[in-house]
Amino acid sequence: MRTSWADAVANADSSAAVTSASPSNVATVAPSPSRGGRAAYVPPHLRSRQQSSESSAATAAPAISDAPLTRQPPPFVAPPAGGSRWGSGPIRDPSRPSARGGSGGWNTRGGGWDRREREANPFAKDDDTSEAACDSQENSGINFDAYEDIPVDTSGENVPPPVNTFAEIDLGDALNENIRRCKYVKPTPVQRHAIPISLAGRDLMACAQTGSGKTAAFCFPIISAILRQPPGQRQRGSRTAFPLALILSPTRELSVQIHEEARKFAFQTGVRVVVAYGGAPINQQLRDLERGVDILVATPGRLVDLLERARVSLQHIRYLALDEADRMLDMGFEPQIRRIVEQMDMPPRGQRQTMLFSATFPKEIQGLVYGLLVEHSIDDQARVILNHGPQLEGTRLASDFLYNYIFLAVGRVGSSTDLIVQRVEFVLDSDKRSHLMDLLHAQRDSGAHGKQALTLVFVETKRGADSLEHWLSMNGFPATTIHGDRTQQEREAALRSFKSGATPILVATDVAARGLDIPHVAHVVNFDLPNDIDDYVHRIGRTGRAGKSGLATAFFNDSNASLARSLAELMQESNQEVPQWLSHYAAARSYSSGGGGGGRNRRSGGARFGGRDFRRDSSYNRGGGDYYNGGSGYGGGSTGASSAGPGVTSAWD
DNA sequence: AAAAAAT
Repeated sequence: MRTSWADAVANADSSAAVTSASPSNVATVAPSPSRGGRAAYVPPHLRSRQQSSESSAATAAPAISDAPLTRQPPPFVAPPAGGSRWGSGPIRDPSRPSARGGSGGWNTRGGGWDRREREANPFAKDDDTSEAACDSQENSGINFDAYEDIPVDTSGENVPPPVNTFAEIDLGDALNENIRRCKYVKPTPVQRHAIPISLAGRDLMACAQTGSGKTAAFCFPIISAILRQPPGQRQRGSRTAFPLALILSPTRELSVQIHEEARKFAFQTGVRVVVAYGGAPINQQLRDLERGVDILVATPGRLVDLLERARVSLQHIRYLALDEADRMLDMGFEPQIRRIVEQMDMPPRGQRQTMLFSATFPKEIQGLVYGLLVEHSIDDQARVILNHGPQLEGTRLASDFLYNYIFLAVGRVGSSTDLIVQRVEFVLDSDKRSHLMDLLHAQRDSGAHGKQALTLVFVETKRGADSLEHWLSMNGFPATTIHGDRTQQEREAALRSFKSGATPILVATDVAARGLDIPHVAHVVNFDLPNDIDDYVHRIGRTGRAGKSGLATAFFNDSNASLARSLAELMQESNQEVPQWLSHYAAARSYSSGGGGGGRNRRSGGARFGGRDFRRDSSYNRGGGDYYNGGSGYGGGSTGASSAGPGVTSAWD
């Protein structure tokens, strides 16, 4: 008790006016917000502060009314010449200490004595590694040919047209310079469409294939918009940070990665990006926040902690981005996300701009729930029904968070690219290890210089990851592992070691399935297949990135029978060779899991795909009785929705 | 049944 974080806060705060910080106080349950009156809601941790005349809450309010949030792009306000942070220059902006680099330990010292240090160059890391040339080539060498003829589906009111070049969009000089530094020559398809939509101030639900540049698609417009409409005066001495943008992601490593990218995009713009995630000492993160934050990248748990400590307030949030949005709104995360988005002090939808991004978007999460298609405009009415339906507890509606949004699908949602060669092999559990060994041997023999190409091996359990890693290491294959039972230091060290090639085999649970951009992964092995085809899509998407090719091998046996049908269909759609035995499995399964049959796996069959905006579904107008009508699999997702028909193949199919 | 996410 003595060493609880609450005590630590109390001890650390020299101010006499510190909020009472007993655990019971912070654990206060927020009153349930009424839908209309959210603006008046003051979270418990801010209430006592309002009495102080210099209170953060009190000074914060005018800043918002000075810069009313609008649905239109604000008038352009040029950033102060020469400089940043609205007048003071980048030199004064204390940088993050040069990051936890190769040392492997936490950088807890922080560098408080070095406050005038120049903003650390986020591009420096690229340049001082031997792989710099390689990386540069890679960035400039994005295989845009692979991006030709992609079916693109947009819907919603007044969809802004796509752009063909970055130059067409006025992102501002500083951002353009960073785009040049990143060696991005032209926007990827998702960027071409999403950036103008976002710059127009519209909410967005965007689906695009793995490795197609989603991070930049939501970061560029956020940074650009912040530059155009800088925040009002910052209160000095406040211990509460008021970020303007919040980017949430489902894993810590993904947050770290988004932060690293966002720092590059925001370099010397004066826009400050901070990351906060669990498993790491909170003190450095608190210091970073205290120095000021415009864009906060976070995992949900740590953010809730920071909100409870009143070290972060969401009152000034203008932009909210959920990366891997379907995952964020899935069962495990949804309550936390709802709490952050709906029950703290974030402006409600319509008063902020919200963007959801993912490579997969099950219709359930788009908003099709148990046959009821719910659009936000009729939402309140429908919600009454939903909330009173006994089986409808825990419904997840992405549209809860969106206002008059635009739906964007680049490529067929949830499909994989045929740049990835997918193989499925029937392997009994007892044979998996030796089979993996065979693959690794063959790979090593055929590889250049007898070196092991980077191979990412997915297993089902954390224990299984450890034991396979141990076995591989014992058998002469340098391997490491990443999973949720390892310390955060170990996790990050494992990722570094894998990226550098020191341990060219990484055994991972699903913690590494989504979003991680690891260059040069040649081979993804699904040692244990996931139960959910969407997870499969994300896993194999760790290879074949930026238009490059890759290989994915899956070990299939009886225990994966429930995946057979969706796997076979996915492979067929991606122009992969489907083994006959797999088709048999698929056929044998289809009577029980397909159509309107079992429904045990809510993602089975046609309901999985959000290849199109559910608002356009014809059943939307039929009152929602026949919701399994798309159950014939992929057909439901392609009924004239794409600019290319269902039979048309492309690199993005 | 498992994984992830706060301490």
